[in-house]
Amino acid sequence: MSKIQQRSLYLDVADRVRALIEQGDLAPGERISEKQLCERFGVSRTPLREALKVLASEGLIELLPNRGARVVRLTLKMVKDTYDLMGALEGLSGELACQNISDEGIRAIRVLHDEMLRHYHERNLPDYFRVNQRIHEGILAASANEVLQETYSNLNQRVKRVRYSKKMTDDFWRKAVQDHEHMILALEARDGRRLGQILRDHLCNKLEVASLAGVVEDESLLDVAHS
Amino acid sequence: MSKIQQRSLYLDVADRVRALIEQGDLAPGERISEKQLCERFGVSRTPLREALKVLASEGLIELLPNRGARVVRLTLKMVKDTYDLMGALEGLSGELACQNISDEGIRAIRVLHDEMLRHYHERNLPDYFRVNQRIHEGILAASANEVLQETYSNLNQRVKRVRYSKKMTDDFWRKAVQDHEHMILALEARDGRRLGQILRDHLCNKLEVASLAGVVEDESLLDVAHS
DNA sequence: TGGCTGTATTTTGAATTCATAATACCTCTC
DNA sequence: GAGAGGTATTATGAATTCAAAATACAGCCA
Repeated sequence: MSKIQQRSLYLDVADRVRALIEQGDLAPGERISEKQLCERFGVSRTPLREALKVLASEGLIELLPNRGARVVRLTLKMVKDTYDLMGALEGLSGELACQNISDEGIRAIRVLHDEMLRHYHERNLPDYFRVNQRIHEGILAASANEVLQETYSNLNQRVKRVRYSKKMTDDFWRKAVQDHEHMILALEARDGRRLGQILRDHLCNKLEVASLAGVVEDESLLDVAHS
Repeated sequence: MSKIQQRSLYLDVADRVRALIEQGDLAPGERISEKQLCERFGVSRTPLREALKVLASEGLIELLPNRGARVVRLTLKMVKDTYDLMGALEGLSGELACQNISDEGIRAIRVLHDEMLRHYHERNLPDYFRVNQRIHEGILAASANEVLQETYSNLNQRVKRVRYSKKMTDDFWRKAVQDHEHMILALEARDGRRLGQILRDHLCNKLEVASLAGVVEDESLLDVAHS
């Protein structure tokens, strides 16, 4: 028995373009040729163009009337602004999680937390990042607010390609872990206000922004952008 | 000399459909016929369908594969979740506004605040609402965070058609004004943390949700929704 | 009469075609 | 040889066409 419900073509195309952007196969500022992508995906221009419209409304690309599309170049300010926003959303997710999460849910987060600590003590950065991310995702899921999750996911998508720059000073790392210690305690106490506060201020965001100074070239994107 | 740069057709169509939804000309749950809208707008299906894709990604309509589109029916939970989110965003806007707003900006908000107070004392609800909204917009603008503004605007668009239900008990109203008194003081003191906290908890949100019990029919939308 | 099956119609999904704006290139002039 | 102007080419915007799925409807049978 095969799958009955077929996803629309434009959704698949949108996913594939998103992946290309995320992986850097389509560089920031790069002009997107419709024909080229059509041939690459083996679809006609109609679904491709529909996909581009969606991606534009998601903020991943920008459409220039009569001149096609190009991948959005992230400015440092855009990334900073987006992180501020994501911080606020994480804060909310913490508050809501404390209201809605089950006791088992808390225990599951605690398990992840302890695992993360082990990776920290072993100075295993990749695994630390991975588990760290799962903790934040877990809290987000526990918020039981789908609009929040969807919004967060969209914002995250926008900055994914510059995230996880892997630079982490000992000092920052120590403070991040300390934040997490306070977080798990607040969660276990179901102190939403406190967890929210911690998450909003969680220096991951600020840290990442700081470390981006080298990754994103501030306003240098304007050299291509004067449309 | 006429306008040179012409907006894309699909953008105009999207705006017009948004307006139809907001005004209630397209009812929640109502099936959207492509042909009908094409004739109404005098465009072909291509730009209309592109517009529908965008509106779907904005959360205003939903696309059912091979069965067209329909206006999203808001559940009470969706509205509640959205308001929670908007509260968090307003909180952030307050924090940022305190960092970025100019002294003139603060004075401008103070003027609006005093005007709002007058409307309150005269029990002029429509003008109160109007000025109230301008205050919140002013703070949002002062945040100088475009991603935030854009995100807020999208969420607001989703719930616009059920907002401003005009029901306001004296008690709620008094508390709302009281919140605003604290807000303007926090702003003038540039106390971002406090202003953020007030805005997050500002009972407008909770109030509106409460008053919605009659406007949005809780889960009754499911009668159409089992796709 | 009520329900089911098969056909006709309508509607959506996607490709193609046509029109127009932008770009590239070539020539002509200075 | 450099730059301006004009034509050819290419790419995009939008309409149309074709294909496939869903819906409506009619006839059939119990």
